Amino acid sequence: MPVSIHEVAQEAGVSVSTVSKVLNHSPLISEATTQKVRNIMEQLHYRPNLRAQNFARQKTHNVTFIARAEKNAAFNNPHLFEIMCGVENTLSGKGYSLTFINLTKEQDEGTVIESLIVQKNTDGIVLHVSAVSKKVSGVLASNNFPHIVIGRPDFESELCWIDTNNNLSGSIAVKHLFQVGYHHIAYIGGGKDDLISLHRLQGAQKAAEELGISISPEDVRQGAVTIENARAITEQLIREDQPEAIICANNTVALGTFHSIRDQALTIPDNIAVISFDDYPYSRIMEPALTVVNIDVYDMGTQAGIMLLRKMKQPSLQVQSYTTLPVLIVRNSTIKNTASEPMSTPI
Amino acid sequence: MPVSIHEVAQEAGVSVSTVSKVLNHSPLISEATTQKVRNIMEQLHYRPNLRAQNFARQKTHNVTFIARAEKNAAFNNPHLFEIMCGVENTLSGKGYSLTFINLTKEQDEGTVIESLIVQKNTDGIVLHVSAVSKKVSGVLASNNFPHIVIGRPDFESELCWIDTNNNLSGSIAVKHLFQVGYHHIAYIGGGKDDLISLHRLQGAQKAAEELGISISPEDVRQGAVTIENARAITEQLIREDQPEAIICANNTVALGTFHSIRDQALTIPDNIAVISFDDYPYSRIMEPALTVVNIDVYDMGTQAGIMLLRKMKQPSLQVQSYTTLPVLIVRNSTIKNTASEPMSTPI
DNA sequence: CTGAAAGCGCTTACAG
DNA sequence: CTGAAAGCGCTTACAG
Repeated sequence: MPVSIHEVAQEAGVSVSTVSKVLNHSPLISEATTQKVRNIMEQLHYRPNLRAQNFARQKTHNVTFIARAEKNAAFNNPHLFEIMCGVENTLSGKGYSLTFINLTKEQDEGTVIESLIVQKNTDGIVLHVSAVSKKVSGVLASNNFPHIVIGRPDFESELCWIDTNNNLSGSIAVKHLFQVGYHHIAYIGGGKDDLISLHRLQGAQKAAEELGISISPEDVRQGAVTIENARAITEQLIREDQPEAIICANNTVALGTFHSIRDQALTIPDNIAVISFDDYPYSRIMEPALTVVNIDVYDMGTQAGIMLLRKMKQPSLQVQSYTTLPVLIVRNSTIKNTASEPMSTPI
Repeated sequence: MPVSIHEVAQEAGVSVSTVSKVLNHSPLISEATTQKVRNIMEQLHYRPNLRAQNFARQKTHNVTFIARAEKNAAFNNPHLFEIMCGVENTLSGKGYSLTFINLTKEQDEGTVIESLIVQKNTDGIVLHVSAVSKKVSGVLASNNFPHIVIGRPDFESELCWIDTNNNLSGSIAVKHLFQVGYHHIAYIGGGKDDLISLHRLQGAQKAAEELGISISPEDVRQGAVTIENARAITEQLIREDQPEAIICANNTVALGTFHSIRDQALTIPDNIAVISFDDYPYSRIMEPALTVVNIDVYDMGTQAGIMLLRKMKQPSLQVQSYTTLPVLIVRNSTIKNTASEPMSTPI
């Protein structure tokens, strides 16, 4: 039913290869025939079959985005999808389509990725760190296959990855608090194995030392994994040694901290300032609105896409780096009487 | 480099077509040759090239998910991605891959979709209602192309769509309030052109009438589009005619209503109960936790996938229906002294 | 500047 | 039960 290159050739009185060449803007074809063929194409509403083109050219013009996300991931981990949108944006701009694979519990990431590669189903892979394993790393390496991992894998490898610089975020938080006058700073972190929290803490400590206001060990409290947890930990912290400001490892912690401060009839930021990381829709509707050090994850996705395109051109390239810079969003939880509109300051 | 069907045939001493037949589990091939060929495949680590298979079979085994989502969509409209995960889950279970396209401002949905179809790039389309237009409807119809729209288009058409039943959700909200003893009920809705809010209101009104506690016109206030808006509208409502319970059209409205009730030193639910729609992560951390009528949007995606698979088999099928049922999640904003764990009751 | 031919890696009537 | 041949809709050396 659909018109193919053959009909066009026949109708135009030229060969199939000639039609193909005008399709590909070959400069070898004369202006006259080019025009003739184009007219026929128009007339016949011819549109090249993309799959056939790709097949003949031996590439897919497709990139696969792989993650392992549970049900409700869109609500609990919106970052993942914001990143994906960024990736999609840069890839579709370059003529690539993006396939989304969400691994199920039964699926082994290594097996899935190997199939993808060996069945020639995709030109490149964007891999969320939730879907990385040593086997994956091995498969990717032995096939020398273009890929980029979002997030830093927790083991040494030749994988290419990009991640946000949580260290830097921590230091930005401290610098902001210092600037607005808080010197006695505490840190409430996530679980012991929460690397993100740990890196933020390290950055915060380093910055504090440089500013001469080092964060004392008893002002670092870890293990806050739920709101209630964080509430209890904050309560204890305040009772034992009330700080001027608290850095919360993430929004969950911040919610618990807010509760606890309110429990004790203290006010934010008058008695204690609070700052956290990552901007969620509810960060700005908390009372007071929460100051955060945010990452533009969409931009991170964009960059991942760019890296991957580069790697597909030149597979030898290796990238392991922190890319997207954190941005401070100042709100009322660290500053009194600010306008309620968030004020964004690039660092 | 990668081994193809030819090498296998040669090595096994059979023809390419025979290899193809064992690949496709043809019952015509003798057990002996089948085994022989399988062994060689194993030995050579042969894996069929999926793109070539699909190309020869004249199908793509691919479905495209199209939406028009702005930056920060993952944060502001997580439903979209939760639905997509549902779609991905059912499709990948049936051997289909899912391509994600997020339209940019410059792209016309009609043009993009037409290209997709006419370039034979996909077997079916899942279309978020944000990417629907009359042109799209026309393109889909004239190509008789398998598709399913997520959300009800705002114009009559032959499009296949599924949507949540907001009417039913509204009625569930009222029935719950009635059951737990609230008879004087008010409704605070979104903007005048917010169809979702309108349908919820209609369902609520109908149920109220059936229960003999009809919602009076002065207890219906519309136009709450921001938190501050909703706060002001609630304040006016309470001042003029304090209800026992308020149904909020959505979570934004609910936040404003919470603020306003607190502003006036009233307590939820003791003075006024509040119920809303859709469960967000923060719904349960509000104080008190918010009772909502929720839709399992993941399940909705699952169903969309099933519908589409059916349509790809039988393109004449037409579906326009409400599928996924609302579920009431009772929390403390309508019930005093409940355990803090949400209690889910299927309707 | 143009075309015939081989090729991309499979499938599928058809003949035997 | 097996194989030769044509086909899916293009591209791409190669020859002229």
